[in-house]
Amino acid sequence: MDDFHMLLPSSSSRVSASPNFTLNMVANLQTQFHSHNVNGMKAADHNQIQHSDHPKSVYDKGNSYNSDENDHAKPDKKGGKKETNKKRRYAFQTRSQVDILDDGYRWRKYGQKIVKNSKFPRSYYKCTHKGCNVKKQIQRNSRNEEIVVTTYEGMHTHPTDKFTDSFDHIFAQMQTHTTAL
DNA sequence: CGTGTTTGACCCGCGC
DNA sequence: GCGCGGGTCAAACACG
Repeated sequence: MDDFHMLLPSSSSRVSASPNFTLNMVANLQTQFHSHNVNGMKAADHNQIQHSDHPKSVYDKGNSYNSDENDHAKPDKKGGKKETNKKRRYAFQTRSQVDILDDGYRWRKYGQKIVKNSKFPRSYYKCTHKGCNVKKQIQRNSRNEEIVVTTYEGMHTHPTDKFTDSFDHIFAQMQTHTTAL
């Protein structure tokens, strides 16, 4: 799997206190991870951190999720309008009371499904910005109702219409936290 | 009236 | 091939 999971430090994941800040962090994390080159992290526990085996980063290409990097592009047949290519996804586990977290972007919900090993439904969101095909899934962990798993797919090609936080000190805190896990 | 949500149907990959 | 599970579509609906 190309996902990695991360348990945010509880001090910064009190999204009830500052929801904008926490998810802005998530929004910036992809580029931050690329620039910091934290490919050496090993998944000590599958509940905590997982990351791709492919060290090369394809998520800095900027545009909508390309998939021809190391996945052969499926020839699009006329029946399927959506490409079913494998894309990089980034899952974050946050401790929150609410599912809907404002990360500064505008999301339109386009689906909700009951997944098999969870008693909570999974919600599917798309970024409403024109030409931005970023999606995210929000699912609450059934074993821990406090844990909300947010899975991002793709990268935003546009800035947030809201304020941009300074992210580095939180990221540094998060790095130490995750490498310690 | 524009924008976002709800929700059942549809699609598709995968395992049997 | 078929059924299941998961992802998406889209029409209806809600709300400012």
